[in-house]
Amino acid sequence: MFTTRDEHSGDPVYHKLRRLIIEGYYPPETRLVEEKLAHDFGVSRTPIRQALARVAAEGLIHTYPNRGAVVRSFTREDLVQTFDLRAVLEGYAAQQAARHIDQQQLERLEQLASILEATEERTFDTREETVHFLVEHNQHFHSTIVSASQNRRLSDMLTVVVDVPMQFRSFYWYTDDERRVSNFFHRSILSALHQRDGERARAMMQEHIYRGRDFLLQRIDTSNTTGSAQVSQEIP
Amino acid sequence: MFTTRDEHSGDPVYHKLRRLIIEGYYPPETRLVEEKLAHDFGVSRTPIRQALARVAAEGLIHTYPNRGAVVRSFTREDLVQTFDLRAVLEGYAAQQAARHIDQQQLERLEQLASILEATEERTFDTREETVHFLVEHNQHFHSTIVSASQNRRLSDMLTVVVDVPMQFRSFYWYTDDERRVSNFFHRSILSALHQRDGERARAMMQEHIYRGRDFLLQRIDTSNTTGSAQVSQEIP
DNA sequence: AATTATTAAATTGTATACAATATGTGAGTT
DNA sequence: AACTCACATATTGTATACAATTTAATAATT
Repeated sequence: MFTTRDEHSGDPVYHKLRRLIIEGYYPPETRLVEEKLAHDFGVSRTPIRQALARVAAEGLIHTYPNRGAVVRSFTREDLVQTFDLRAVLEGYAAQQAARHIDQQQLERLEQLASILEATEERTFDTREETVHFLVEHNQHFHSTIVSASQNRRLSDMLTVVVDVPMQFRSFYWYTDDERRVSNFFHRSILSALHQRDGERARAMMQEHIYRGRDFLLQRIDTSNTTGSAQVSQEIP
Repeated sequence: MFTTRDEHSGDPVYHKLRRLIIEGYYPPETRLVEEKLAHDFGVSRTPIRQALARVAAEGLIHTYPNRGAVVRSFTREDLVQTFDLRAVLEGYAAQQAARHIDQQQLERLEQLASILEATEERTFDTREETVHFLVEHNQHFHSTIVSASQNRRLSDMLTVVVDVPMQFRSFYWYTDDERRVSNFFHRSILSALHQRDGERARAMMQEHIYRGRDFLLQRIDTSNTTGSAQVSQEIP
């Protein structure tokens, strides 16, 4: 009895809405009118409201009683706080992973690190394709470590904290330098995990994320003179 | 435009359901049938479903597609993981609070610490009353520090992580010894915050929470011989 | 012309009816 | 007695209708 868990299957409307927000189809500050969404999705308002409640609980949108929902926008400070939180959580995940990770997971990490390194000399047709490829494999690398931490609640929290700034996907990875630094830390983390050195794994993971944060901020600052004003999701 | 935020006001059904689960009125493993809840709450199924979605997102219940929801139960391991996560997050909150806390908040903490200390020699009518009083003021102490960290997302996560094991409120604080240890750490944290020593505040907060965790586990282990089996919410 | 009051439109919140799915029961078969 | 299938029941998922609330548009007043 009760074999299928909720997290994975079910509610295609929720997943679609979530994806569209994260990918920037509904940009920050967009008002999400239920009937319009219902029309767009080809369903009635009922499942839409259900999905909105879940998305709101994740913090992707803000809801105001009797006044509807808007896609959340990020100030520079919001982004800093989110990344710092991610550093703390994922650092802890790496630390715990050092204790629990198994051989198969280590091998997968090796493989992913190699793939990402190989991409340094590889060129894709479009820049977007490159970003997509890198985000994909990078996420896989991180989620492997998180799942190796064997803390379910931690995993749930991280999916939220990691996915939210994905609205800024377009800002990720341009320079080869950034990729090299990123790959360097992947190897450092992997080495620490091999040695079962939790403290080192934590430190390297945190630094890795701080670097990512700073690259992103740097790019935002140079493309947006107002600094602390809200940030849009367009490519500079 | 858009003055009222969602987090505070709105959806009394959600808040009521949440409270009833946390306080143990609906014990773990209870099936939450929508129509029954609708009848109990005196509303239709529509707002009930809405509330269930939010509560599910917080992790208080599990939902199974087409099969409904059950109140989440905790294994011993679940509790350990939740407390460890809380230690990490709240430790970070204390660290950040050392940078941002203002005079007024420090005074409030002083006051709360004093109140809790004074309770060492005070006796209430019922044991339940005592627990309620202590939980209340202790939560206030912690939430003050969390809000002083000035990280909104962190606050949101902590309300989830802190509230969830509240199903075990009945297990909290019996011995005077535990209270003394708890008060000792409150003073240590406060001292670190006064000195703006983030690292020390973090360390003391983490240790404080680990002690709380161990007290709780000890009590569970002595009242439940099966150890890793699921834990009910009754008083031992 | 600016401000307030009134009314209309748009949108969310709730209740109800029905469809889809899962669970339970009992007859029939081996 | 154990198993399978059909049917009845219970419960969730969705659509629709209407009530409540907010937002806007318009008229009235100073």
